[in-house]
Order: sequence, then structure tokens, then C-alpha cells
Amino acid sequence: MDETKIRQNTYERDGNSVYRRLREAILRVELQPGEVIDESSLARKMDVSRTPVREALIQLIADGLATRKGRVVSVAQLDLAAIPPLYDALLISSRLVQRLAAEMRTPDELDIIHDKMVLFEAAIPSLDGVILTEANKDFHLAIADASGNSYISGFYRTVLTESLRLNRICFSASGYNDPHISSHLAETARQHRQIFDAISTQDIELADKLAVEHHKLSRSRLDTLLSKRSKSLNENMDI
Amino acid sequence: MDETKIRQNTYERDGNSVYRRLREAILRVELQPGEVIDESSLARKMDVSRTPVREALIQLIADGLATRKGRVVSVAQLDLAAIPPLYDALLISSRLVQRLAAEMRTPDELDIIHDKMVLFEAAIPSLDGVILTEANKDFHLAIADASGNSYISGFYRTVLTESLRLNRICFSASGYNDPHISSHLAETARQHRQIFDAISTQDIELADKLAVEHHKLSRSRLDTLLSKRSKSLNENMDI
DNA sequence: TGTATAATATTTGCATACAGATTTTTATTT
DNA sequence: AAATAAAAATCTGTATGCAAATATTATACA
Repeated sequence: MDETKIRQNTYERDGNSVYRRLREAILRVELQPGEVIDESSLARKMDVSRTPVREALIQLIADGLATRKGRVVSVAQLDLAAIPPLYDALLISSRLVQRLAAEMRTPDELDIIHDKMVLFEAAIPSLDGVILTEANKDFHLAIADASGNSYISGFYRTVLTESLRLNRICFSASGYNDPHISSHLAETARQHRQIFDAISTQDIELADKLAVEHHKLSRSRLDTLLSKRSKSLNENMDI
Repeated sequence: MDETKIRQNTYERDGNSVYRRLREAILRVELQPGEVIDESSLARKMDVSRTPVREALIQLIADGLATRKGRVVSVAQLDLAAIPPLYDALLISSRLVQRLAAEMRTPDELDIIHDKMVLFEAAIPSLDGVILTEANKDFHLAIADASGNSYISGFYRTVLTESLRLNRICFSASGYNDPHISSHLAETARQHRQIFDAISTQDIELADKLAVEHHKLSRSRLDTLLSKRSKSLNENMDI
């Protein structure tokens, strides 16, 4: 192997950093869907031993971000057939979460939601897809945390994470630069305000209705991407 | 350490057996909720090295069956406060799953559901809690698999698993021998038949209604256990 | 006796060693 | 040249070694 490599004497001893880095790489589609992950070369690339890589892979598989067929692990595919169930699950879970949050949120949780909402708005001018996606996710996860039901919020988290990866896959596959991005973001922020207000005033039915609307918005956005660039997508996403 | 221990020359090389064994132990409450798991002693006890134990723990944590506080891992608690959310999640997810299964099930999936239903009924005379619980779980998971939505069935699987553990915890904590067990099982089997019929005839609304009924049944059973033996439970489940 | 501190033992996280399984390459035969 | 067998190169699963972190015990001092 590499004889020149010297034993590291500064341990990170973080306990999860390899997992986090790999997770990021998958969500940012730096690792392509379907790509086979082999422990040794990945360990070499990340300059750690196989052990933490193996442990990270186990977590990623549990997250659904990677899959194991026999003994080979690969980055989870997202084929077109999986999109409708994903969106169904997202609609259901976001409605549940927003209803529950409207009912159960504490003042502290409301503050956190508000903070995340503001952070998202502050990120808008950057027009950076990765940053915006993260901020958006944080807002919605703050709502999930206020639902008072960790089983449901866990479900929502899984589905939301996967849908964000889908969006990234579409973007990265198409390289598409959306001219309507600004108006889309403005509308997103507007809906966030409405959702916050509904949760704040504990208007359960409104929170539910807004979840449906918000879902429609993100869905229409994805559909646009999919239809405009279906060719390049198909190369990237096994059908 | 143990000097007499000889290097094993027959590898299992299974890749997951330690995980499965630990998972079983937790679900069967052979490992108590809250019990601290330390890698070395567990490895010694199971006669494997720490590596597979570590990897198993990572999966168990991902499953929610164990938790990590700082660096110590312990078997997941199930405190009384977590029960209402668990049952809420179970009701929601079983309704979703049964609706979807009624709508989407293929003939093959229907056959599998039927098989599992029969297996459960065949297990009734045994009156063995562990066997019955497994058979019951298999029946409901077969329905989940027919829902056509892996996100939702995954959610259901998680919640169902947890609720079964809760039932086991109650049983093991109370040592309670239910005189009504037979009639309860008969009613359970009867409802299973109804659920199967609804899914078979694709009666979505009925499948939904039956999920609610079935939930009520299992819930009333748990409530009985909880109220009858709350004292011994409280010793076992941190409150 | 109680508290602070040093010594020691555990325990975790990571690296590495190695056996068996699998895949790829090479050699051999037809 | 194609097919087959043998050899070599991977790759995975497990065991073990070791350093840093943490917990525990012992010791010194007020």
C-alpha cells in the first residue's frame, strides 16, 4: 500500500465525523446514487481506517441513504418509481407534524421555529442551493421537534431528508439554472410565515391546510425540474 | 484477561448475527430498559470481539432500541410519558398502512398476508407470548409490505416494533398471567380475518375503520396490564 | 473527617492484522 | 480463440493492539 503514510498522532476521536462527512457527500450528490462504496478505497480517500468507515456505512444504511446488496454497499438509488411514494409520505408526514406542532408547541419551541424561519429568509440572497436547502430543512425540523411525538417527527425527518436529496439530485443532474428561483423563494418564505402564524395561534386546521399548500409548491418545483431536464436525469437515475 | 481462551478458528462471518442476537435480547427484555451496555463485557459474554458488538450497537441506536448519552450506550427506556405518543403513532401508521394496502395490494401480497394470518392462528394454542407476538407482527408487517410505500411501511415497522417491546416490558415486569388471554386472542384473530377481508375486497374505508378497532383492542389490553400492575412496572420503567 | 489531587484501571475510538470469500487476472489446454 | 483451471489480487468480517478520554481508587493534606 502506501509506505510513505505516517501514523497520525493527532486523533480526532470525534466518533461520528466520518458518518457526517459521508452523509453530507451523499446528500450533496458528491457520491452518485447507485455508486458502489468500497470500504478500503473510501477509507484511503478520507484518510482514516476502515473501521470508522464501516461504522458510518451501517448508519447510512439505517438512514436509507445507502443500501447493502449481499456484501456490497452502494449509495441509495432514487428511481422515478420511488418519487410518488416519497411525495405521498412527505405530504402525510408534514400535515401530521404541522397539526401536532400547532396543538402542542411550547413557547420555547415557537421561538426556535421563529429563529429558523428568520435564518432561512436571511439565506435567500445567497441563492446558494445547499445553504438554502439546509436552512429550509432546519425550519421544518424545528416544527417537527415541536410536535411532541418523536416517532412522527422521526418519520418526517427521514422523508424530508430523502426529498431534499431528490431535489439535489435533480439540480445536479440537470445543472439547471432556474430563472424563477427568486420568486419561488419569496413564495416559500411567505408560506413559512403563514405556517409559523398558524402554529403560533394554534390554528390546527390552518396549519394542516398550509402543509398541503407548501407541499404543492415544492412539488410543482420538482415537476418543473423533472420535465425540463428529464433526459439528463434519466442518465443519472436508474429507471 | 482470559488466558485460557483459544483463538476461534471457525468464523461465523455472518455479518449481522450479533446485531440480531442483541436485538432479540432487547425485544425480549432480557436486557432491561435503561441497562448500560458496555462493549467489552458484552463482547466477552457473547464470545466475540468488540468490533461486531460495536457495529451492532450502532444499528440498534439507529433503530431506537438503544441510546447513546455521551459515550455510554444503554438499552432504550420506555417511560410512561412516551406511551401516548407511541400509541398515537401506531394508530396513525396502522390506518395509513391498511388503507394503502387495501388500495394497492397485489394478489401475491394478499397470499402472503393470508399465510401470516393463518400462522398466527396456528400459534394461538401455544399461548406463548413471544411466539404469538412474532406471528402477530409478521401478519401486520405483511400488510405494511403491501402498502406500496416503503417510507410509510418503515415508519409503521418502527412503531410496531416499539409497541411490541412495550408489551413485553409490561408482561415481564408484571409476570402477570392474564386469565382473559384466550378470549383476547380469539378476538384478535377475528379482527385479523376482518382486516384481511377488507384488504382482499379493497374496501379502503373499512380497512381504515378496522385499524382503529384493532388499535383499541391492543390498547385496552395494555391499559389493563398497566393498571393492574403499575407498581412493579414503575420499578422497572423510569418515570 | 472531608476535600483535593495523583495514581490506576476502564472504556472508548481508531488502526491494523489476518482469515476466509469473492473477484479478477493469468496460464493452460483444447 | 474459447473455455477452463489455477493463481493472484481484492474485499469483507472479525480480532487485537494501542492511545486518549473517562471513571475509579488511593493518597496527601487541611
